[in-house]
Amino acid sequence: MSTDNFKHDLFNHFARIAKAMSHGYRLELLEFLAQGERSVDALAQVSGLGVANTSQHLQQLRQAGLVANRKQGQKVYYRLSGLDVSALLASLRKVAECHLADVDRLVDDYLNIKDSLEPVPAGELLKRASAGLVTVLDVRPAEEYMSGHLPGAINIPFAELKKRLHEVERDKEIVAYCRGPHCVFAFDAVVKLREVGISARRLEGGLPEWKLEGLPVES
Amino acid sequence: MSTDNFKHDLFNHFARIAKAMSHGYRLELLEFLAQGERSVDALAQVSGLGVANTSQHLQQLRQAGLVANRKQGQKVYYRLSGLDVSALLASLRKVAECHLADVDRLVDDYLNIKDSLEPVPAGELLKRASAGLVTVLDVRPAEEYMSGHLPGAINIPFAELKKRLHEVERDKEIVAYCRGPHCVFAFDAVVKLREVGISARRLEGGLPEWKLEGLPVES
DNA sequence: AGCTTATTCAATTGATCTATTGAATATTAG
DNA sequence: CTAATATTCAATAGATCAATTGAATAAGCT
Repeated sequence: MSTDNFKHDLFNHFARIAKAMSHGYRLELLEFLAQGERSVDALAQVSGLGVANTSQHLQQLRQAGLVANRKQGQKVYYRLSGLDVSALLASLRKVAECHLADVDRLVDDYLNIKDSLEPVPAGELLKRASAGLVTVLDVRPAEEYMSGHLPGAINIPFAELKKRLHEVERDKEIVAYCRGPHCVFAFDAVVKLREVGISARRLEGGLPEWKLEGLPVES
Repeated sequence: MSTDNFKHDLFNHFARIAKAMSHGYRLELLEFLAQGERSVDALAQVSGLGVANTSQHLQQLRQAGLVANRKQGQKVYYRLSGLDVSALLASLRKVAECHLADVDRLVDDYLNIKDSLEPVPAGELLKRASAGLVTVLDVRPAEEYMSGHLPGAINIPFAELKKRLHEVERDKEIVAYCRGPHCVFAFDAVVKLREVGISARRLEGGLPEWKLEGLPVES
């Protein structure tokens, strides 16, 4: 039947997208790209695999329509092809959290402090930050900060936090954020700040989620 | 580094879910399950593959946490494990529509009448239906209707529409719906109704999308 | 208990996917 | 023009996945 063929084709196309996401490494690339544009070799470095391999994975993502690229000079920059891809990733994460007991356990084991670090919802942060009540702290690597960050956020990469503690105002509350809900930088930063007596919380989600809500981004 | 291992594990878990969805057949099963609970052999029949094969695919979906099952008597009934799974499917569809040109073409080729059949948004339908202004028509198979349908909807499976045309009121507008945005029953029903001079439109999306918006369902 | 139905398990074969390697292409710098 | 850098292409071997088949389990029926 022609209707059946149509359905079949359609589902195969959907499956192609899911297949592109069905590999841990490619998901890692996607999350990284959710931060902003990246060159192939930046992606290869950050994920620790060979360049050729990275390139091939990126091409699979591109064929599935999840990422797009542009060539500038000798470099090729990849990016997510739209906010809906971020939304899809978020959906996937949500399902994982709700229905894969293993993921819960993994996250809880690693971040057993989770519950004690009440996250600040995006909307609340926006209000309090524009009223000057909090310091917004971006703990991602400097390069990621450069390519886009929350309005008014200061950047101290997590690795440098210890020696640059003096840069933060001790009497304002600090709200830290990093890449996303499973990025551990923000958690660890909050723990570290509290250890030295600074009041700190973390942003619920991270930059991609912030963008998803349509909130403003500075660069 | 322990953080890297954590991330790696996490992404592998996410990938497991995507992998479960990376097969046209399994996606078809999922969409079918989005309508409600189904037994293994109902699923096997509707998708046209062997029972053993179906069972194995269902188990993959279950291991990924996308579906759950319960045994009643000698039958095993599978269902989606939550609304978030519907949301994930919707996300996937959306990405496909936005970024896979092939899908657009496929849908447009098949449903070249698409634009001329203005869909009715869910919210609007709810208002107009409760005011008694429209007849809501469910064109899915009777068994799917039985397991849940829009409030006040009448059921005439598409296959029987031709001979049961007399059952619909000719002077009220009809809004038809079926399984989802890519299910062709509603399109075809609207075309058929218009051919005989009955004013008809289709619901935007289908039953799963209706549920997703938290709107009421009758059974 | 024996028979039927519904589902799952186990094993096989062919197909597809992944990482690696080394070569090929394209762009910039000298 | 030549060398260097960034990316892609092509080919390979090992791993994983899918459809089929027939047997095994489990619940209800007579």
